[in-house]
Amino acid sequence: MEFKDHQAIYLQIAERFCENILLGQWKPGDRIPSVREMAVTTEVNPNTIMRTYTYLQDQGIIFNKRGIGYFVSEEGFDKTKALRKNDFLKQELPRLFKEMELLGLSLEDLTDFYHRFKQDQGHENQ
Amino acid sequence: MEFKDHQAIYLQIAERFCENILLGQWKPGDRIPSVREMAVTTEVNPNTIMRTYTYLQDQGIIFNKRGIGYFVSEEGFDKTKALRKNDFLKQELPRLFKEMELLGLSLEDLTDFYHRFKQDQGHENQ
Amino acid sequence: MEFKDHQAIYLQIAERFCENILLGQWKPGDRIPSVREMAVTTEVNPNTIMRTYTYLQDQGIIFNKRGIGYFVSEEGFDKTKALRKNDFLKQELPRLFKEMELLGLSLEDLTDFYHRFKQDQGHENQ
Amino acid sequence: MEFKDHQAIYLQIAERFCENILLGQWKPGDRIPSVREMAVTTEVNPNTIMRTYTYLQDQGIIFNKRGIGYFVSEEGFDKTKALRKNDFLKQELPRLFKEMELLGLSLEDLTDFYHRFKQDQGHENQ
DNA sequence: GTGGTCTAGACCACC
DNA sequence: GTGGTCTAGACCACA
Repeated sequence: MEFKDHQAIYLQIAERFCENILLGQWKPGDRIPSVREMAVTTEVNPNTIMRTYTYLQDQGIIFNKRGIGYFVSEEGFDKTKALRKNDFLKQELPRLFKEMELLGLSLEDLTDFYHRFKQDQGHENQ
Repeated sequence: MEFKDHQAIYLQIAERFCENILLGQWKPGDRIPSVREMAVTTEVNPNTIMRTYTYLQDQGIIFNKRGIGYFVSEEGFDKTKALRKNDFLKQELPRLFKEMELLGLSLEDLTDFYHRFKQDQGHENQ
Repeated sequence: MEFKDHQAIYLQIAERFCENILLGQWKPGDRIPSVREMAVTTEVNPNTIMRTYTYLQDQGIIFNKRGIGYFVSEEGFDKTKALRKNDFLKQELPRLFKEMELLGLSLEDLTDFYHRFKQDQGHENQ
Repeated sequence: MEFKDHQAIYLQIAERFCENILLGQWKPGDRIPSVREMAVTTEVNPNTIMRTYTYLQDQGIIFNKRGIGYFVSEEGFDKTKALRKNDFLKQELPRLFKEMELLGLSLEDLTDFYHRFKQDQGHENQ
């Protein structure tokens, strides 16, 4: 697996994990891969995976059954969605709008980009 | 000056510097504050400022006249804009649109948020 | 380790490092000594070594695996050779030939010097 | 006038000055431009020119008549030539030959480059 | 006055 | 253990 330089690896893994939950690939109650499995598939040190899981557990997204493994919690989906939505609205959007101003981009430009993005996505799926 | 925790101070200073260029507060050819001056006004160690300036010089945004100081390069404005615009279009926007999809947000939602943002800005300036 | 006065230490270390790559002592993929190790063996402050490594990384000669260390990049050898060869052909040689003209030296003189140099090298290795 | 970054400006001026002597443009006994004149033509701070002249005077290449100006000394040509020849043989050539070895270049390559250089010079003068 | 380099020592996040 | 950042303070060459 490939990672960006500017963010901690364990957080990048957590982020992808959350995306999988939002996409419905892991549902509440599902058992998720063990630390060791995950470490192998991501080619990352088990300690780093452990940190990801601890982090997700602290957020109430997964929980641990001792000796058995980690599972997506009942509220896992909702919590993930709430957290990311909040971050999106309070952090990302304002930053983005400010950046648009600096670059002199308008709402029209933004909607343009959106349509193009959607178009490109369509082409990829063909 | 105040700084966030999770990003290196020297980079935060560089970023604000670029924003000042984009806002036209420093124009190509202008001499920028000396390392020591900048260190005083930002309440940061001169070494850290030095690092910012070296970083900006590597990017071709500023250049040095020996014994005199640092100056905004002729292409400083264009380079800054190009760099940030490229990052915006190739990195930030795709991330944004993907995140919207994950959260189930539509283009209408986005324009809504934009108008609200603009409104809030207006209130601040009153 | 001993250093000249008129060139920055971190650059002198970088240069020797490149020579070691050209001599095949460090190959692409090899892990190089950690910052602290290198600092001890060269009797130089770790910050200075850090600067060397950052410099080499900017040139694409080495790269970093986080938490593990620095490695010679795949193109490390080729890049080093290309950089130095280019500098040699475009900078050093023309300067040399111009200097020869100024001093009134001919190609025969140059080949003479070369053979003497080779001879001296031979003596040293006996 | 343009200057390289890695060498002090006053030394670069001194070097060009010496080249002018070797090329016979300034002969022993000639009066050379005043500090102020030189400062204007080179677009450099007078202090820097002063430093160049002091440096050349220390080497016995030029001398000062108080209130009149600077002159090329009688031994100016010979001293310049001797100094540069010595530097060439003891410093530059060995460095160059070592670099050739690192890059895997032979004497044949060197003579090749020499002939090409001469050819290029011919074309320029046409 | 300007930048540039280096040291010493500290603290931190991450693997 | 790894790198990375920051501070404090010093020294230097250069313009």
